[in-house]
Amino acid sequence: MSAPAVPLASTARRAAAMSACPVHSLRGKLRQARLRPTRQRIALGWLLFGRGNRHLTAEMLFEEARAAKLPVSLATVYNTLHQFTAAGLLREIAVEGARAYFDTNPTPHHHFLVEETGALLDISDRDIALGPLPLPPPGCEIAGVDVVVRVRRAAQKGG
Amino acid sequence: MSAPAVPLASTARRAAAMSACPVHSLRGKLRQARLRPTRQRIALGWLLFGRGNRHLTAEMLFEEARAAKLPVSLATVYNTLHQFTAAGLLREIAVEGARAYFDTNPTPHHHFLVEETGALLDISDRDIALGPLPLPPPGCEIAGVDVVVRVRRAAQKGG
DNA sequence: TTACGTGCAAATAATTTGCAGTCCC
DNA sequence: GGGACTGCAAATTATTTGCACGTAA
Repeated sequence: MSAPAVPLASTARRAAAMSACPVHSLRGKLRQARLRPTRQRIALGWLLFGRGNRHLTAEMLFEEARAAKLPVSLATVYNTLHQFTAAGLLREIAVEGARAYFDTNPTPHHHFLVEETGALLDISDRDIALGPLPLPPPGCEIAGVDVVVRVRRAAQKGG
Repeated sequence: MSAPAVPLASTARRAAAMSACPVHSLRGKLRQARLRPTRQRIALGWLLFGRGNRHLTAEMLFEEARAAKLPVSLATVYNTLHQFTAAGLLREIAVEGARAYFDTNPTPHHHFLVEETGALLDISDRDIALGPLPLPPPGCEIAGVDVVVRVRRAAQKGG
């Protein structure tokens, strides 16, 4: 219950305010995903979606939250990441090593993996072209394609 | 060309016998890889390479060894898999989940991942065509490309 | 108010490591 | 014989779970 000063225009005015406020648009995003916009989800969502596309592990996000003095536990970070992923707000990416990365860009695209650092970089969907996909095994349908291009620091010539 | 029946040719004859013996050819393979052909490596190599191309986790291989009454510890299985991988005899594949798969086919090729079972299936290198690879990030060179086509049991129509 | 979320710590799962004894060359 | 290899169990790392309490609707 809110008590706007101008009853008739309040809805429109509030909508305008909301679209300008990242926290409010985040609330809408969570609503759409049928996730209750709790304090922790908003805090983590802010970190995740507030700074462009990112690739984070649970631990990285936990550290950011800690640095930002946001009181969330590591377990909640894991839970929230998986809830967001199930809701389509994030994409989970498995690369070498035991760590799972979460990508704030859930649309289909692929990645560079820098072997030395473990960093992930987006490859725009337009920058890689798959030919026709092979026939899936009998009784199966294709659910998705993940391409990871492993790169390493080039041996600089002339050095 | 090796079928002399004269005593002098005993070395050649033994070589012929060796090439027919999987254990001996395995020893050669290990030699080439600069790995001492110990009992455990030969036992695990036999399981790995004796039955065509396979995709195994450390635990699967450990179970096979146990079933075959081959005395190896799980730690040795892990060590051996990584040594074989470093030597180029195996390829390590990271898919969703925390488990690492090891592929007895180290040549470049890609995989289907059956989501329900976690099984991996080879895609022949010829059955998938990548377009031109994107430009790697500055200062990096491309080390390899992994493609995982996720498939799931198709919803059977008409049923 | 009430069910859904959260925090904590313990549980689980996969993998690695340290070190004493074993085995290949 | 010497150094590489192995086995065991404990350590690490990544992640999940159970349960009492807090909070949004």
